[in-house]
Amino acid sequence: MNMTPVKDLVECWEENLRQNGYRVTRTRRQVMEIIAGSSTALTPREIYQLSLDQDRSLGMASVYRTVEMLEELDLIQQVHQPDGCHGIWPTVEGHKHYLICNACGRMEVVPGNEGITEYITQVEGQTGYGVEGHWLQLFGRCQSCQ
Amino acid sequence: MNMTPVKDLVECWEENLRQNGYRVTRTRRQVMEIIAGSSTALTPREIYQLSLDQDRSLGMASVYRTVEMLEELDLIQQVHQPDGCHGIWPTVEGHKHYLICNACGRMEVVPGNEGITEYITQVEGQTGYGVEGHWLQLFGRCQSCQ
DNA sequence: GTGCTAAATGATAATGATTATCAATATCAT
DNA sequence: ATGATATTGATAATCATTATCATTTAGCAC
Repeated sequence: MNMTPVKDLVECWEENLRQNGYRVTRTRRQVMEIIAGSSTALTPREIYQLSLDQDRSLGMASVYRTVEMLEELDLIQQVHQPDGCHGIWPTVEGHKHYLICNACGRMEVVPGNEGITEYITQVEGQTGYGVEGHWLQLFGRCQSCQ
Repeated sequence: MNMTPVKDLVECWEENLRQNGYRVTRTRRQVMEIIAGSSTALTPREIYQLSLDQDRSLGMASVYRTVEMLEELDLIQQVHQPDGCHGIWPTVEGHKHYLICNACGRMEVVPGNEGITEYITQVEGQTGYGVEGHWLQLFGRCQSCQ
């Protein structure tokens, strides 16, 4: 596993914060690193728990505040799962779908395809709805959990 | 709009309760009628609020308990939405997808299709995951909200 | 229908998650 | 380095959900 992507992502987020008038603080960096470095969608509580292993632990309120800010900047988003709602995950460019391992929670992002687009057009014709967006999430088992 | 489907659904649920050793009480009937009669996915709080308009209002705890029971019997399920998670909706036979109006919250159920199945097979090949299930939810505007 | 017994109810307390408050601290432009 | 101000963390307040328990009710036996 290459660590560079995590560092790049955090630096990109920091730049985004500065451009939007937010200060880049130690607390925010810590939250961003934990989110960017995770292979599963985390809850605020999990982010807090993970911070306990580090030099300085975070305040619960700061975790919520930072998550809220990152969400407003569209740098992260909430992913819904059958059990715990509200897992936090970095936003990806373009429209993507989530693939989640039922056993270990690992999450992958997979691109959409034509079949889905056709299906949506078909639904629009049948129902009279104008479809503006969609969620597709796949649940299963990753290679190491099979 | 024909009212019969709601009545039928509630009777079917009552039968299901009896067969599973649960008593059919006034409280449970009230909760079931509210859920079955709604065109939007409700939260426990909304079910409670709606009961205030009736002869006898429900206890909040009973709403939670009844919802939990209906979920265990697989008669209802939780539908996740971008804002409020955990809307409650009757379970439908077979695998279906949800179509939700962003404006009024009205929900429809639409059948799946081949395109989705093909897409999933393709993802399995690309990622090595074994896909066991999926969620597809479409968001847009119903005819009357356009 | 009457009475019995266990299940179910509703009021309320307890817990857990999220948000608001505020004095102390840290960031960043100067 | 200094100062103005955004941010932090501790804590209190709020809201959602779950547990407790005395009272009530459904369903069964008669």
